Amino acid sequence: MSLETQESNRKGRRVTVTDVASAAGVSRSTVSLVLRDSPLVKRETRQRVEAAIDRLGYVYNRNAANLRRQTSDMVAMVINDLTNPFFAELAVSLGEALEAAGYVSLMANTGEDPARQRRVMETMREHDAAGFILSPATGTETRQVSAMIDWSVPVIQVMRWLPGARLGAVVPDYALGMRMAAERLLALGHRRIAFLGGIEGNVVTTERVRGYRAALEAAGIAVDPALIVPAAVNPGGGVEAVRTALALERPPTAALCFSDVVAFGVLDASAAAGLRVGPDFSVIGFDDIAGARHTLPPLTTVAVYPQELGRRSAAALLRRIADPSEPPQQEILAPSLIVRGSCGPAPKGEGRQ
Amino acid sequence: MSLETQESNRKGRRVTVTDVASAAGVSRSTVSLVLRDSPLVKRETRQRVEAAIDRLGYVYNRNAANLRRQTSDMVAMVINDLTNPFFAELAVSLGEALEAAGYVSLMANTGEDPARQRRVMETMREHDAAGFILSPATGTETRQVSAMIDWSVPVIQVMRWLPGARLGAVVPDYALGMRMAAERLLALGHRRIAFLGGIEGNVVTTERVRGYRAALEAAGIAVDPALIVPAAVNPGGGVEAVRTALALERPPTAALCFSDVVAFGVLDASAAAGLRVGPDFSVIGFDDIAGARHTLPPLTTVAVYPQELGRRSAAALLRRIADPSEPPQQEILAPSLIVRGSCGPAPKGEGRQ
DNA sequence: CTGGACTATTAGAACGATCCAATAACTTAT
DNA sequence: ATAAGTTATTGGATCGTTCTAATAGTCCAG
Repeated sequence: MSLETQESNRKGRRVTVTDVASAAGVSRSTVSLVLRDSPLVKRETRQRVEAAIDRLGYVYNRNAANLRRQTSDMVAMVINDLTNPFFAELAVSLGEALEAAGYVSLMANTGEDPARQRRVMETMREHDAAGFILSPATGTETRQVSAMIDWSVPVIQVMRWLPGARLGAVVPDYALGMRMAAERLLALGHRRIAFLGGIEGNVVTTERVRGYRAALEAAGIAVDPALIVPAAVNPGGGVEAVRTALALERPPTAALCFSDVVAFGVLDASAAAGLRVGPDFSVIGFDDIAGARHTLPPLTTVAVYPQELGRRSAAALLRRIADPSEPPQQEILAPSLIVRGSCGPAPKGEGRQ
Repeated sequence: MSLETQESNRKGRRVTVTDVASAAGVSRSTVSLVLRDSPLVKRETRQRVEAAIDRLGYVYNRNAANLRRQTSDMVAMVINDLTNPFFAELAVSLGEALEAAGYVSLMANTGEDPARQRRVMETMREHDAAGFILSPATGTETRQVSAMIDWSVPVIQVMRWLPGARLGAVVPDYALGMRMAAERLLALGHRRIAFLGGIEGNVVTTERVRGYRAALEAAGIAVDPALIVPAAVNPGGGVEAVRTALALERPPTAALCFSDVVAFGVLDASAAAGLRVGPDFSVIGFDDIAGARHTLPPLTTVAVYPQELGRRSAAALLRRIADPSEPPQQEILAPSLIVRGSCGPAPKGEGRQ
């Protein structure tokens, strides 16, 4: 009989509630009630229906159900760069939280391409996504995403945000994190501290630089613009930036890096330049990705807890789906400084100016 | 009028083809033809309909269309561990290829949990996924996934495979990769070579060990079981495994690691044990993840090209969706050895036994 | 001016579920 | 015995689209 069923599956169309109903000798409505285990159905009837479901190999069709019920159990995740381990971890924790709430995730990596981002968001909207979690691609115009407010689809931004968009956001306090890192270096006696990497104009870069500036200014140190060296957010950018900084007339004794991956390049290039990282040159990263503890020396960095960011942004989205009238909120999470071995006291003779 | 539209969106229900039709003074059918730009529609009519679409802010409903057409434009990606940068890269390339073919990706991370894997696959099937790309969680029973053949849903396994499942697969040639790595060490004069990390019983581990054994045997060296040290596939496992190996009466002079992340731990622990990796102790990883070139020394490893695996498996799935009768194939991709700085000649006095 | 070959449009029945109001089958109360 | 109240079940309309077959309308040939 199993074979027969299989046979009929193959040649015929898919098994539907109607098939189950006639096999169990009840109406479609009753089968539907059983599927959503309503207490209205008599125990005996339920068993008969369940037997038919097994026998026929019936598969529930959520798309049809969602269409009729005017609901959606899909959430869209649109991430700028999943190959960055930090975002990967974020995505995983997001997926977990959404899954626990009964949602299934439509996911897309935009690779920092705003045009592609636009396309995938359009498609996902056509798939009737109940809401979006968005880590916007660099270069996204606020206008493009703001349009989604008019679509009346909830959107929560995570990690990054579009200035002026009236959308919820869950982000780390980048300025505070950088400030903590800078203060650590200041406490070690460093006075010439570089800021390496990051794209100029990008909100996240602006925020991080702001924290750096704030710490220096609070310590009564003038910010030397030459020590702020923007560069691509990858090891190559780090290499380039640290070379530029070390070639200055008065080179830095320490560097804050835009992120850990930038720091990787900085570590490599510093060592290649003959500097021992720690004793000769101090380096701090940002993100605390898994690799950060395995560099030589292990990288001091700022942790921003992607799992927590994922949970919080999932929760925020679910709240907005439940009550779309609730005004958009911004949650700002405090980071923490993870001290490892890549920092040391400022070398003598250069400590004080 | 834009405001008015928005207003009506908010209070009323969603805008449908019917609304567009009456706004444009045509029938639903005509609107439908316009949406799929059929050449049957007169140019003037098309323009009128398109104007109405813009004016009303109509959004196409793919779920409804798929229901009616008995098709699906969603593909399910079920991955064991997205936080592993290797799999993240794979997922990204898969997503790209599927997107290019007009599919949207349902994605789930199973975190190596077969029960969770089962749940998400069930849900995705209820969403009418056209096919699955599966990197099975460790511990998955072949039986569970084989059931999907009866569902007649195409499944392509990637990176890992379930022995005995009659399903397509796209995987690297692990045995060959390990063999190449081992041969490199043999050429450098090493005779006591350890194999560190990997879960015993796991197909992938078995394959990698097989390559290791094959190389040693071809060189006429007996395999010492004590030198094969299974351990968790993370840096901690590497630390543990190399400690065990170095504590042997006759310790190894070189190690093949199950993967790069295992190798990270091995590098740390070797350095901590006072060994200079390269001159004193040779280490080779597997995967060539991004971090591998930034270790100290840079890690010699086996590259298996996740982007290529992603493209190939996406293509394989699309082929099977197009023609489900085609018998399942297995594609096995050759890896290559990436030589960096973590290997050196066998130390004198220990080279020959 | 009837028939055939077009072109452009359309009504109505699907797709697979759920919702609503109605009904049937039983109790229980009066 | 009838009304009222439960409990369990059901037919039919509906969600937003597409498909099929039919219908107008136009043009030309015979």
